Amino acid sequence: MTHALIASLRAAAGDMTPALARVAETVLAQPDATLRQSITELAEVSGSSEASVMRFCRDQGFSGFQDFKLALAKELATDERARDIGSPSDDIQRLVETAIISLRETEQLIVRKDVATASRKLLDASVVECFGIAASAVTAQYLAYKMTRIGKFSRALGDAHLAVMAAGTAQSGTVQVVISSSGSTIDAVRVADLARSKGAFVIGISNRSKSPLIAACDLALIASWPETPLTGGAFPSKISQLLIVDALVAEMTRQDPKRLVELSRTAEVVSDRSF
Amino acid sequence: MTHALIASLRAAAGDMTPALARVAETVLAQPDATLRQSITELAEVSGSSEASVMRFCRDQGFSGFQDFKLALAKELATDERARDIGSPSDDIQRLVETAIISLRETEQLIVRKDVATASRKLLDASVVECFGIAASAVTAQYLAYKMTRIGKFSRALGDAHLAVMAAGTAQSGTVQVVISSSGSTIDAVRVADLARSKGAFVIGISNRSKSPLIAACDLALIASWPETPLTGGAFPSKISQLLIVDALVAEMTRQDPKRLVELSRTAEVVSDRSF
DNA sequence: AACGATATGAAAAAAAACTCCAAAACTGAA
DNA sequence: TTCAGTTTTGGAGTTTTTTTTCATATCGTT
Repeated sequence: MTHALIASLRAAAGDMTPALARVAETVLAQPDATLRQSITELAEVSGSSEASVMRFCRDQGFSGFQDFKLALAKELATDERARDIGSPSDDIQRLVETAIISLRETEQLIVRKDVATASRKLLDASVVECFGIAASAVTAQYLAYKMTRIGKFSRALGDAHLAVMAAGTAQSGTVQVVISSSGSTIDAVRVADLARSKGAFVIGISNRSKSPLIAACDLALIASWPETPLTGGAFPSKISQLLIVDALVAEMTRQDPKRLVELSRTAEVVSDRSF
Repeated sequence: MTHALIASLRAAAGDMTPALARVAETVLAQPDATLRQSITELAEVSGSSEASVMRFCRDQGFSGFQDFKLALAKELATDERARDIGSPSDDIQRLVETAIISLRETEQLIVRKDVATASRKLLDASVVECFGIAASAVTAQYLAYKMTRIGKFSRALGDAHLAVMAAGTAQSGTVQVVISSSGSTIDAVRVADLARSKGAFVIGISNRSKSPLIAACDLALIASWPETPLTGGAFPSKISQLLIVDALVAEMTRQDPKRLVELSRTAEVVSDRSF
């Protein structure tokens, strides 16, 4: 919560403008070196300008470069333990270790207040639609399933056309959850825009904080963007999304404890389908 | 080590010259306030001069005021950290920690040889069917998606009746993957039995090693069964299943590296669906 | 009191941080 | 394609902060 600087930086880096992205990469590559640099030096090393570094700091929510460096110093001071662990001897171990880092980062990225707000909206919704395509369809399905388990009807839409149609009929009581790892999937943004224009409350779940999807949402929940972006990062980013889903569901049962009763009731209903 | 700076400062404060001692006292009284002050402000507040503050920093072994502030920030951060650890962790933190344990356990449970065998079978299969119901449907869908990504066609069946029908038409080249967390779901076992009787190779994924499903399979892959069985355990056991799926897919690309080419090709195909 | 050594702060100099603005790059529409 | 409007960007200037310099004050010793 307090020490989410590096993680949120990585989540934001992807959708920054070129100059800002260069600054972000430079900082991420050598965070400790940044501490010893002046704004002029960092501008030079990253191939941008002082003004861009300044903008970078502001965008991250700091009052200026000084403020940013102070926060970074704090982060690095506590971060020393996270660096040692991990002797990745085989593929699966490596997968597990990156997944763990990603989960921890996501835990820090999750804004508790936003989870509470989102949960409230979901509980109060007359209709809940979950949309995700490709890999994100899995997350959407998981959310819909979990909500059904606590007696809150919702459906997952894995088809872009269906989702667009559904979004088109959204009303003010509708909550539309849109999931996209990159946050740049055209269909996802379209669904978000459309649902919002119809008066629905739109919750975005993504691994990128600065993305078209997030810009189009009423509320955004960000999962960690793992260091290894290609194949190796798919699993960590996926389970980080699922963590957010579970956080939402946990919060919903906390806000409305009688949902736990629903949970055991749904368990009863399916018990005759087991040995 | 933890309080190196503050401690040595307090120790040194006694026999400093008056002006420097005032600076030291001011810093010790409000270390966190110092972080937000400029050298001029600190000089003013401590009733000394900028030059004295400068000398103070140098005497402590720092190159200047900035350097001192950075070190102080780190020190205070570790303090905050220590306080955080003592405080009761919230729901999300607890979720993450149990998930981590579960992932590590699953990594231990995964029999590498079985993963290799299963991957071989999947690669050689003429048809791959993935079946999972309720929460396990998510895992099935994830597996089907990932296999499609590496150019190996497979489909997920989330409907028990459809799955039974599909299993009934299985042949010797068919690989049937059946997922059930408890391993006791009637429909899952039925699908496994039926597919096997038709000559299919049946791979079971479950969180229970001694279960009807596992007994009915040719090969079993076991994910960890977390201690907390109710709500708290659902998330860990789910992502442990996904870990197994990713382990399978990683092994498949290892055995058949040209699959990686397929991966980037599928990425290209969908790239025009992004901004 | 005179001397030398140390301590101190005012002010100048240097550096760093921050702001502003016009040029460049990019966007989408005609 | 051109063109208008927007966004992005870095240069140049301004302000603030840090650092150095140096003259003066202070103190202990003889």
